[in-house]
Amino acid sequence: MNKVYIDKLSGHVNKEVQINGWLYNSRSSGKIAFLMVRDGSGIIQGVVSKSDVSEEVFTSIGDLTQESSLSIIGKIVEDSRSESGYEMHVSDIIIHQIADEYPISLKEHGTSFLMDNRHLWVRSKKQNAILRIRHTIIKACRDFLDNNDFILVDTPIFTPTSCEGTSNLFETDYFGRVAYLAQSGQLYSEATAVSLGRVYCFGPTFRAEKSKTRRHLTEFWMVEPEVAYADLNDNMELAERFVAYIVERVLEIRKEELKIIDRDTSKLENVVPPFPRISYTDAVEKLNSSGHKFEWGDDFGGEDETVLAELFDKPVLVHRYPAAIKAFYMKRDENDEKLALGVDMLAPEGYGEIIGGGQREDDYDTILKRLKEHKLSEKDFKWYLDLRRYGSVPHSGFGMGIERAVAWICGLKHIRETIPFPRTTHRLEP
RNA sequence: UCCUCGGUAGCUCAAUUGGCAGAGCGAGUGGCUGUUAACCACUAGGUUGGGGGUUCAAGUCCCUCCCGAGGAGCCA
Repeated sequence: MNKVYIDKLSGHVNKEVQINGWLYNSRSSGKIAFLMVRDGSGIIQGVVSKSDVSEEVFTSIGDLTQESSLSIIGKIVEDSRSESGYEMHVSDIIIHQIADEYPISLKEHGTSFLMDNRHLWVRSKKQNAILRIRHTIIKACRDFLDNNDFILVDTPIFTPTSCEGTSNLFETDYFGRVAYLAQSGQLYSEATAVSLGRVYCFGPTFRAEKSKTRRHLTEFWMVEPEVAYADLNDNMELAERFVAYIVERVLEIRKEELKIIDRDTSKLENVVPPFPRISYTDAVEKLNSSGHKFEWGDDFGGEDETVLAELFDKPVLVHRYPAAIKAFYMKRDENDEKLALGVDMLAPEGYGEIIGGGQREDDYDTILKRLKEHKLSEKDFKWYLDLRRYGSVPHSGFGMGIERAVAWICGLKHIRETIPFPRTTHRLEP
């Protein structure tokens, strides 16, 4: 028997095939039964008429529970009465396992309950669609960078020191020494960028901050390109081409999935370069003149970011932040030493910062001074300082949080639905 | 860590001033040949998050602990 996936059914109309899947829902009316079967690629309605199957098979339908694993065999036909336009006239059913009473019904559930059952929740239509879009976003990140001659260089997860010396990191015992789970691969990418010119790392990142908001996870994935001989402007140009490409790919490949999750795509279609660019100082002015009080020198909070982003209809690049609120490795603006050549990209619709990056300090004496100002150990950063001793060049890069990008592109209220098994302050299971 | 809100059947929720613990869905049984979260009838299902207190009487009021959600700070 020809085994097919549901998303490939159009090539099998009027043919006898086998579909392997799970029972999504069923309805029966005495002498006819409708089995909604999902196989991961889609959902098909199997129509079982009592007169078309053996009595044994028809009786067995009564035993089927939601999420029971089964194969249905029969002829694929076009029928407008089926939601997908296709249905199967079932001639035989193979039952693999009768599922226990399934906790997730097709009715409403609370998030807490769904999160406790995340291992099952991923089977549902919307979660399935989100995971497909996430896949496409990740693939688009890789495709864009690969097609632009970036080399993927993985960076370590165990690190001896914190990258920026600011965030709380997860500590772990490393054969009697303390090691930290990486909060960024950037410092290492700065080393490999000098080897390979254009590089990126793509991996999990860990932050031990007890953040309790819809934008935070303790474990998340980040893609971080780093380019030698690139200044802040090159960096901003790269960031906007990168994000525009990702959105374009999702709109192209995941139309169906965006429909399933009710995403208004008109706002995504707008995401085409060039993106607006605005300095931190101008942004502060705009906030104040729009009636939102903000003091120069403070970092933007979630609310400030939302107000700012709402002034534009596409992602906005905010650059040249006060150096005092940025990491030690940021290069200062030669026109104003108070400013750092950093850039953040704020997504529209209140999704906040999806990209953070900038030009790195490349002068040995200056970065040594910054290390001391931030009370970081020169010894710990010896290898990093070496990069400024042997062939130092202007270089820049940024990091994009995958889950924040997924939340924005999918229009999700909460970041926890963007990753298969979210890790938050209060959740380590499942 | 701080602020706010919440925890009642497997799930989603109701329960008037402190006065008999309820519904829908799911589950079980029966019915129905075109259903679209199918429908109709019946049945089972409860230590109201834990502990303590006030009261003739507590899901409801008080204390305390636990768990969760939203927000702040921090950040992608």
